[in-house]
Amino acid sequence: MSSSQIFKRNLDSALKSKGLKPTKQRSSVYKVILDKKDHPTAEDILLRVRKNLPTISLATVYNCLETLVECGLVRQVNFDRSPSRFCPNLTPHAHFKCKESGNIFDINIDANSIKNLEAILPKGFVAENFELSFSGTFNN
Amino acid sequence: MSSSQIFKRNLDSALKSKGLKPTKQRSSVYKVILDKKDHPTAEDILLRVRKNLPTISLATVYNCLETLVECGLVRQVNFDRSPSRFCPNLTPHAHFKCKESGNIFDINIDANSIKNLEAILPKGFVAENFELSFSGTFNN
DNA sequence: ATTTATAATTAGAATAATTCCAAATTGACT
DNA sequence: AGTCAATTTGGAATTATTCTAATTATAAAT
Repeated sequence: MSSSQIFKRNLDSALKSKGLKPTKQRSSVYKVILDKKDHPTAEDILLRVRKNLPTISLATVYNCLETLVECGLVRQVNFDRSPSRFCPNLTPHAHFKCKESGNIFDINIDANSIKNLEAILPKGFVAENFELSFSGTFNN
Repeated sequence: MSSSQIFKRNLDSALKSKGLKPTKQRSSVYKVILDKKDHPTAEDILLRVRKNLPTISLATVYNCLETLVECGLVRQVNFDRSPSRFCPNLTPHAHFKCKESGNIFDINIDANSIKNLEAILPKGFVAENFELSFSGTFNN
């Protein structure tokens, strides 16, 4: 089975389990996010998807992204108030934004560090999610 | 010397060191942020400042906030893409947003945990800032 | 104290990202 | 094939924020 079939199965079963329908828009949006793991904005995604689906609208891209996030297939990443970016890396990780290049990097967090992180919460706080983002410079 | 004199001195000297002028708008905005440490939005701050300065404009609140952030007197806190919030707590700390109440809490991070945090960055990454935010529920 | 120069404030317009809306289309199930 | 609900669509609306150009305030120099 080709890798494109595998991703489509994952998507379709995730959608089905939430009572949502598979559409070509949803699979195209998902595909471009998987194809180039570079944290694109909705606008970036629109341009890439339009290569295959020239009439897709921006509203649909937003709708599809919302669905994919709800299904847990992609993560939404926010840096300050700049446009949201989307990321297919589902493992817990941090982000680093380079002030010089504007690039965003995934930073792996080992299991122990995740424990440490959650341990800073005082009694009574139950976290469902966390976001850790650095900004600075990356060289080489 | 009263505490309001102390805060005004801090503000004025921070402004002066950047070649900026002390104004009643800047000191009112700073004062309301110090008075109630609850992470208000620009809009919240506008309403509070208008009690003393009824004609201040929203644009000025934004200008003042930008200045205060530049001077390192307040921190800007972003949760996803909701309106920015402002915080007088300058010590490194994380934030926790309760999904039920909407409240935002400061979470202290001890020196050791900060070290651990920064240690997750691979070689070549030099962080100037980090933001760590949790969301979940807080009870009691 | 006035003048001067520069910085800050103001109201309202503009922008940017995102969401909403109502009509048209599509997909799933009989 | 026909029905019903979900999805897509283009455009309008919304929200937070920034910009603009005119007015006002502050600091420094006379």
